[in-house]
Amino acid sequence: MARRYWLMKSEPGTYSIEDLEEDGETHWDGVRNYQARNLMRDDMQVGDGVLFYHSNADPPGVAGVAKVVSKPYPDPTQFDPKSKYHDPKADPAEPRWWLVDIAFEERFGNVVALPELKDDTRFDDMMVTQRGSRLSVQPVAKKHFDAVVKLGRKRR
DNA sequence: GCCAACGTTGGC
DNA sequence: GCCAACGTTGGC
Repeated sequence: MARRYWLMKSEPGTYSIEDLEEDGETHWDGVRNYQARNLMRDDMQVGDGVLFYHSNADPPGVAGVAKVVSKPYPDPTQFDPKSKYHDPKADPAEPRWWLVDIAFEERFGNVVALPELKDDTRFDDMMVTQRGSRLSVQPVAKKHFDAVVKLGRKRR
């Protein structure tokens, strides 16, 4: 199976690319959206590329690159009453929420800002540039992944 | 199964 | 802080 590419959103105030750089890797817990869950659970594989996106940031945009380093497994926070991600309806026999681990790969010298992506016609058909695109885990085409990485590495 | 009410996301 | 877009919940 060929390598796939993803974009994963995080608010830098909660967890930033700097945090990931420091930690080396992290559990992508707390996803509570079924579409995002399905993508992680059903379609992610070890080695996949991840654009790490800062949402609710100034400016919002892709801050760096990570990669998937685990198979999907049940998000333990759903069963933890003390967690803010606790889901009282989650059943350990049939977990509702899944996650993967991701590892730091690189931090861009400059964030590839959302307005830049919107201004560049190459990204017209990228999910994150669409109006009202709230999904926190999105599939990304290889051409978009490669072009964003190129922009992120470019010195400006 | 419809849909109004409500909650959340996230750009601006 | 506003609010449009969207997802979820729950009454019926």
